[in-house]
Amino acid sequence: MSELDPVFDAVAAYFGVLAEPMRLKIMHAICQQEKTVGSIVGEIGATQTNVSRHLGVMLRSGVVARRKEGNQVFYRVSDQSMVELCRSVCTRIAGSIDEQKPMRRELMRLLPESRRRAA
Amino acid sequence: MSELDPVFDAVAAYFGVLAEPMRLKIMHAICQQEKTVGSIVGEIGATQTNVSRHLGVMLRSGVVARRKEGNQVFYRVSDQSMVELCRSVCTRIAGSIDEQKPMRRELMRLLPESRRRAA
DNA sequence: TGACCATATGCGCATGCGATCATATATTGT
DNA sequence: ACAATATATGATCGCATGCGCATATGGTCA
Repeated sequence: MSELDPVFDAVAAYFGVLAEPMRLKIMHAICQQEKTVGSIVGEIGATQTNVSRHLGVMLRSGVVARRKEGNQVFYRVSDQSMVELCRSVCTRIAGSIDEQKPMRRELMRLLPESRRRAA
Repeated sequence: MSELDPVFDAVAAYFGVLAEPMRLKIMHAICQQEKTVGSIVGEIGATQTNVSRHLGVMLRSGVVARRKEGNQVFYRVSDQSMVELCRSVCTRIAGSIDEQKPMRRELMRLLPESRRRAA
């Protein structure tokens, strides 16, 4: 209806990149320094296929950038504001978890059981 | 693996609330003043069922709050930091769209004061 | 060349989620 | 009591997406 719709779509897509635990893990792994796919895989304990797929999503949405060096590919965060966004939310939510505030429980309700990980 | 996993899950769920265009529309509709479900429906041109469902999601994740008054239910944003998040992202994303097409006045509601200008 | 490594991708499966219809529930007014 | 209005919810459909297996692609080295 509105001509604002493309904006909402774009913003939703932007948040959608951050709406996956695995992608947040990857962000966490490379937000300080660039790393190869293999080292990311080793660090977060996921399959190479899955990490590569998520990196592809993040690459196409402009969140990360690639650099090939011989056999390997280094990924780094290219959108620093994305990291700031994560940091502020992580800080707030991690604090909520420590205080066992209701917000965390409600948020967990939104996360399907199959995608939760043991505490 | 890590004890940070629950945090990533919670943060992903948090971003997931914002990762839907329809929910952003609703946020946009009520971020300044509380509104009834019916008026939200009329404003964004969606079905009553759909708006009610999304409001339910936002309610359970603590983003909005309800207030019943007679026959109707007023919803308002209860997590102001969520609005701030939207604004900061809208600033970046709408800004890039802005380079081609001037921003519309209605978008200002979700945009920070600093970016506002006459339509 | 061929063997070996690192990364990407086609395929299929399972699941999550948004949208819709019909209906339920709650409240108001006659 | 009944009808009308406002909101919520169960059932369902279709689509998108995360995941893993197997394999392709591209690079290095003997």
